[in-house]
This record gives sequence, C-alpha cells and structure tokens, in this order.
Amino acid sequence: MNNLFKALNDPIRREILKHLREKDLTAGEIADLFHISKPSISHHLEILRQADLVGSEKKGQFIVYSINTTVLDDVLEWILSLRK
Amino acid sequence: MNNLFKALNDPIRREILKHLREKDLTAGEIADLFHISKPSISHHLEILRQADLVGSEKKGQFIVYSINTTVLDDVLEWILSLRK
DNA sequence: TAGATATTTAGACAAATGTCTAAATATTAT
DNA sequence: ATAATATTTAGACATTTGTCTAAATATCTA
Repeated sequence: MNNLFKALNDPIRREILKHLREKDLTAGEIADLFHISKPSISHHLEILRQADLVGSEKKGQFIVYSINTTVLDDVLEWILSLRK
Repeated sequence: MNNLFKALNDPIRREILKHLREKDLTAGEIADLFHISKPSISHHLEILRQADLVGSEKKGQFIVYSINTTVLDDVLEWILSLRK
C-alpha cells in the first residue's frame, strides 16, 4: 500500500499511467511524451513497476510497458472503506 | 489532485483518517494515538487540511478535527478512469 | 565485427519531507 | 493576575525524492 500511494504521488507518473491506459508503449515512446531525460523516465517507470502498476516485456531492443489495473482495486477499496 | 495524493502518501496521515472516520478527535487525542511528537502530528494535520481531507473547528482551548470524505470522490473518479 | 539505437545503472546535487526541541499563542482555572 | 493546558509556529537536521550527465549493457544492422 505504501509503494502504491508513493507511485501515484507524482504528476508525471500519473500521466504515464493515463497514456498506458490507451495503449502499451516502449520506454522511448514514453520518454518522448515528457520534457525530462530518459534516465528520469526510466526511474519513474521503475517506481511504477515496484508498485506493480506497470509491467514490462522485452521486445528485441525495446522494452514495452503496459498498465496493470488490478492493483488499483486495493486503492479503490481503501478509499471506499474511508467513505462509508 | 497533487495535494490530495501527497496527503495520502504517508502511513501516519492515512491512519489519522481511519481514526477520524470513527469519530471526531482533538489534536491532542490524535497525537496520543501515535509515538511521534505533537508538533509532528500538527504538521501532518496541516497537510491533510491543505488537501481538504480534514476540517477543524476550535472548541475552547481544543481544536476538533473531522474527516471530509467528499474530496475522496475525486481520487475515486481518477482511479476509475484509469481502470476502464 | 563495428557502429547505431534503446534502455538502464551509477553517481552527483538541489529541493522536498518528516522529525525533533524550544518558543509562541490562546484558552481555562485558581 | 498566574499558572496550567492545548496547540501551533519556528528553526534545525537527516532522509528521501526527482532531476541531470556520463557510462554501461543489450540488441539490431551494415
């Protein structure tokens, strides 16, 4: 739960998730969407991966990232448990 | 949205919200639930307040804090928009 | 085998964060 | 008025975070 909230606590990482919702993207494609260096994006992707919010698969020299929405159920449940 | 995720990104603040869900509490009562100093708790409460996750009302020399769950709808919606 | 491309790792650095103690402010009670 | 209680503000400090450049690793292509 800690890793999850931590991963969501950054506008760039949240933006990355929004993009991955539309379609899978390579690390490079993701980097091109932002005005920060590739290593910085790589770091953000690692944090998303640690939270299990994204998965990655090597495709030749590329690495394709995809979103994993099942983890979001935990956040959802946590929030709902507060509201009621 | 930034303040919201920031506020939720701390186990103590999340714990405070859980307690406030049960009943309103004074700053002192909240502090007694944790093993950190009162100024630290005061700081956490300020961050929750900035996110509008809690409200406070002065009752004599006490300050009573209460949870505000309506803001959570925004988080909820954000997460749901990712899943679908 | 070289050279080009894609991505990550390593290391540095400034800014943000969470904690503390000491002091300030406000209210209540003697 | 004075003292006690409740809380916040101020300032210091160590840790974490987000960014960068340079270098390392892996894959593809000529």
